[in-house]
Amino acid sequence: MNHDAGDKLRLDNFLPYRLSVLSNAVSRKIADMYEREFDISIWQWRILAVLGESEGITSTEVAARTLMDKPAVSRATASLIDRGLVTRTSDTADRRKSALGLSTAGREVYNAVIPRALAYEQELLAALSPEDAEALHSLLTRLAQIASPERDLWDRRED
Amino acid sequence: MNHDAGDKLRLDNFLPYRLSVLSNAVSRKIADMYEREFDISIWQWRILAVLGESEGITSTEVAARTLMDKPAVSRATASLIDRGLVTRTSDTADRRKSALGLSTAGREVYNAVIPRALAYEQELLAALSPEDAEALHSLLTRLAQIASPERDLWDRRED
DNA sequence: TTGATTTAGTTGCAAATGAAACTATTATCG
DNA sequence: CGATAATAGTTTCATTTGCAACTAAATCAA
Repeated sequence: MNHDAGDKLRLDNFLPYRLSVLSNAVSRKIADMYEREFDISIWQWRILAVLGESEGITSTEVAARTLMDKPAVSRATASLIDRGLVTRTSDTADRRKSALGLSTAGREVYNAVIPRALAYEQELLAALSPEDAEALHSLLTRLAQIASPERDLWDRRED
Repeated sequence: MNHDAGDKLRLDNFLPYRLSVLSNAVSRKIADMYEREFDISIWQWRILAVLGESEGITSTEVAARTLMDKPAVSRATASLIDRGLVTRTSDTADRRKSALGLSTAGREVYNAVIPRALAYEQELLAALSPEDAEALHSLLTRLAQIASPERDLWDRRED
């Protein structure tokens, strides 16, 4: 039981608060690392991450997969293109669209970030047994389904 | 195992990403509820929550307990005082400090918000067995200790 | 006691965010 | 076809945020 009686609430035990605080602490730390070591923001990193998995997707696809909104993708992509990490190839069939991809430099950054990102994740998970890590995974998935049932936040079926 | 090989990373399975997405979804939903039903922000709510538990604490204490920074507390408190939900009594011994507390109206809002907040938390936890909820609690605590060891985010010892 | 340091809290400001408006292009339907 | 609606993506703008600088008061140390 997280709370005592029916009508008491201790902020420290309140799930939305705990999630917010933990997520902020983690985000802050990892953002500092990305910034310091690679000079990219979390949003830029998310875009590199999905482009690393799937070359040639559109900005709208990126937004869907990173759960960023369109303006955020537009801005982060623009600066990645400026820095020569991402390429944009406009679609000849539908000229509203364009395919995004990693440049050679972008692929290099991607390859360099991955192990650091995984290492940080491992640092967090090191506190947990493999069974606990698996349990956490499952718990977060179930919570996400409740918090955002319409949107199916992750564990996307095959694309 | 969350990831496949040593050097692959699927954003959907990446813990910092998952925490961020889940926390944002939860925060968004609960912020909408606070706003719609009580016309308060999450930060105002946090302040009411700690003042409801401990009357007469200072702004610095509030900041420590809500993990908000001082300017955020200052601003949110100012608007709560404007609305007559919070009282400020300046300390006669040390005139830099002042004691914050809930006004009668503030206590009423506090009493009204509590059950709604708990109901939303229950909505989330309803997906989980009591053992799972307990496990989640423990997992989040352990992660917080890793993510922010210096700061001891919650489960504060007795005050 | 008085000058330097620390602490409480507020204000200012620059950057980040998010919603809505906008442009350009394609699709739909009479 | 030609007008209307829908879609991709960008830009604008108001709000929020977080940090640094600031004011006021108290403490410390000579």
